[in-house]
Amino acid sequence: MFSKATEYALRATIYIAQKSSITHKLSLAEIAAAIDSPPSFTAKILQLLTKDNCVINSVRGPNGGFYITEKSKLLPLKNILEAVNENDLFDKCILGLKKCSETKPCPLHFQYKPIKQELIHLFQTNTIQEISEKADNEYLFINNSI
Amino acid sequence: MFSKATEYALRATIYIAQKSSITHKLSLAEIAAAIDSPPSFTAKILQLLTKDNCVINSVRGPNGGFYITEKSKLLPLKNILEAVNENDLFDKCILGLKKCSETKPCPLHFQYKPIKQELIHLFQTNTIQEISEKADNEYLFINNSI
DNA sequence: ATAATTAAAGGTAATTTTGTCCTTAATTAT
DNA sequence: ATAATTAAGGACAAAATTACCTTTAATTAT
Ligand code: FES
Ligand code: FES
Repeated sequence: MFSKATEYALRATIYIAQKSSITHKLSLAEIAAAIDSPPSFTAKILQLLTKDNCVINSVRGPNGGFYITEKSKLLPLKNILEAVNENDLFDKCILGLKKCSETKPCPLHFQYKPIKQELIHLFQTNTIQEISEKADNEYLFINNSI
Repeated sequence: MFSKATEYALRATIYIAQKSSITHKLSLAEIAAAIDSPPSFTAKILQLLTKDNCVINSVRGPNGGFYITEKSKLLPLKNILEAVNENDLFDKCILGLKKCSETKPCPLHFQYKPIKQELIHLFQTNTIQEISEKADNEYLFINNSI
């Protein structure tokens, strides 16, 4: 479904939303450990999420790290996909045609369309905050711990 | 969603089901041209589909090529995914956890589950024949022609 | 039998994705 | 000021995917 980069981006953002605040920033090492991702690769992805502070924020130096603002927590998950450039999933044809279109549909288009709509809905309506709180309250998992 | 290999496999099989018969086999060149795919790569994928004649059949030599039996046309699209080893999509966690599980669900599991079920249903209930006839009758597209 | 045709099979190459490492810049604590 | 800490940024490396090419095997037509 998603690339590794996107999976790490989603898990990392959920973790940051669970654990960070402006006064308690999280280090790359902590985040990567918490979500079972390769630290160096995760660093690249966090950079994308930090770009223009569009999803998360960061500060360098001692006691620095990554955090998310209350305002950013209200963003839908879709913004995470946009930040890692995987937003186009929802425009793609399931059979790989260059354009998914109503006027030149593939043989699965009209059956796939409602499913795609539900996927879009899932990522557009759920905010980072909602999902991270749910994960917190219901003990849901964002790593492969035993 | 799918890999290129899977996209080509689906489009190729639909085309073969539309145009071939035991008396009229299709060459690799014709198939690749018809579905806008790289011929050499497509050859590898057709080999997978031909393995054990599980989805399509082939014969070498003059007037040889690829075709599909009436019996194989009754197989669901899911068999194509299995042939190219992309069947595991439907077991995967949307956040990339090693296992998608009810007992250790990720924060999106219960919202993603019904969508995944619809995807599975789509590929399990539609047969190759149904989709290829639909494509034929309704002039649906399996290439990027203008 | 021979030549022509076509897929099978294997190796190789290009590209993309994933992952690592090292240096630099920013910030903080001393 | 200096040293320590942490992310940013760039170069590099490994792995997977995608794509190509050449040889071989099978089949058919002559
Ligand atoms: S054209 Fe294939 S999914 Fe829309
Ligand atoms: S555990 Fe993530 S989708 Fe099921």
